[in-house]
Amino acid sequence: MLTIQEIRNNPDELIRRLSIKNFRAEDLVQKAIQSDQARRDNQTELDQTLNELNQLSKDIGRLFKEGKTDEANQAKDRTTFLKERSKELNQRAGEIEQELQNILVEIPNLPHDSVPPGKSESDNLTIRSGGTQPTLIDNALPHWDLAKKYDLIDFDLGTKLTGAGFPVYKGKGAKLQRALINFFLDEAEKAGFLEVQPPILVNEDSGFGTGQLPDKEGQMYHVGLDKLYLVPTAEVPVTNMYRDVILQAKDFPIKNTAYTPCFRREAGSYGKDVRGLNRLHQFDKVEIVCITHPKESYALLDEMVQYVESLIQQLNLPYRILQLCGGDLSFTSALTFDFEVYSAAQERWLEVSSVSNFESYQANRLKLRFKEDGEKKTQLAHTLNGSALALPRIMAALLENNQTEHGIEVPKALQKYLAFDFID
RNA sequence: GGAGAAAUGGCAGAGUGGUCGAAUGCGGCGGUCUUGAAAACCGUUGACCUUCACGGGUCCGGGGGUUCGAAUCCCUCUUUCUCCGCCA
Repeated sequence: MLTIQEIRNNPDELIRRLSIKNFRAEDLVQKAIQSDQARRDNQTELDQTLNELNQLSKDIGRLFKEGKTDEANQAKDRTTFLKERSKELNQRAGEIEQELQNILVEIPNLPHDSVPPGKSESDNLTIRSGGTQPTLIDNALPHWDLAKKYDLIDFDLGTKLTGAGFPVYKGKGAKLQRALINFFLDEAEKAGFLEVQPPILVNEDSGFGTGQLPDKEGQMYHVGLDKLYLVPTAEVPVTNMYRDVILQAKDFPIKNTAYTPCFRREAGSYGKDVRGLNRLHQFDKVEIVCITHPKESYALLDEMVQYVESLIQQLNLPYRILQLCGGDLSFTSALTFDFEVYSAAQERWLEVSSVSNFESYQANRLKLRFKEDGEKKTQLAHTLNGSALALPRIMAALLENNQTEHGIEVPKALQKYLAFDFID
């Protein structure tokens, strides 16, 4: 969330920038400022009351010691009143703070200056593209048919075990998954990311820290008995490692990578969007998560974009990189680049990665701060993350684009992870 | 799952009702000394809210209570450790 200082400092500019996201912030901003003023007035009075109370308590102790019982008892009467008052003020403080918090979490992050206006994904800017779209054989098959033909993925079996969107990978299909995970992790390590293996169930605090809670609760699987959530992305546990942490500027940049299965309820999805591997409830993903100095975060975003691009290039897939327009930008992001690969048999682009700079928006919720070397004051860090990469759609494109009359060719980059270079 | 013990600053560890935001040691930072370093010595060293500032307030695992006053007493939750049970 935004800090109240950001809102207070220049509300008109803030409202203007949020309009790029097609968000009308006037009312919320006004409410936030009012609420903040009330909070501070209340706090001032509370502090004064407590100050008098503390002073009085010390005096009482001293008076009793000196044997001045009457004076002490007199002072006690005053404390009764002050205690009552401080209790009221304290309760009010809690209420106002909650109220302010509720307002702040409803205000999205400010878009970066470069973000183009726009309503939907059709207004996204194509930054660049690469790779070549393959010329497919006659009677080329979509990946779900290929998966069946070569017995790589059994969607029906997954439905039997769990439900739709939980496929069973078999034989070379399973091995291909494993190869992709290893490939992505090894590449990340080469690029300077530290590999971590986080839990894939998280508590409420973590869900709140990265913003899945409270608003997107319905998108996560919930283990009610233990109040835990299955992670929708490794971003959640990995970013939350730094919740309530104060870093040193010299530690930057922090670059982590993690492989986890991801679980998403995907309520409301339907049709061709969910066919085959296009949208699953459980899928594998390698995520990259970075934390850095506000001055460095956009350079790091570029580095992350280049890194993700290099992965797709090595897999030899046709791709394009989009800069999201204001209307398509997520609630928490300041700037996002989406990566899409071309799935040749489906003849459609599939999103395989989304790389974002959240600036200090997440960090404020997380209380993720840092200190400049030698400085006392803490500041909010910048957080960034991206998929590198999500497996299912990569798999879909690989299967479709590399199909031949006799089977499916395995891209060179993956061959060292596999005992085969051809699927037939 | 059963029984017991514990949770204090970056770490270790005192503190059992007022003088405690908290002894002491280590670590960190600054200085003296030194050609330089080490040692020694001196000083300094948590976070948050509020204020232009002075200052004020909050925080001793979380929450609640007793009291004029709580790190200290009570309740509760969480976590950790030890023993037993179970177990990849």
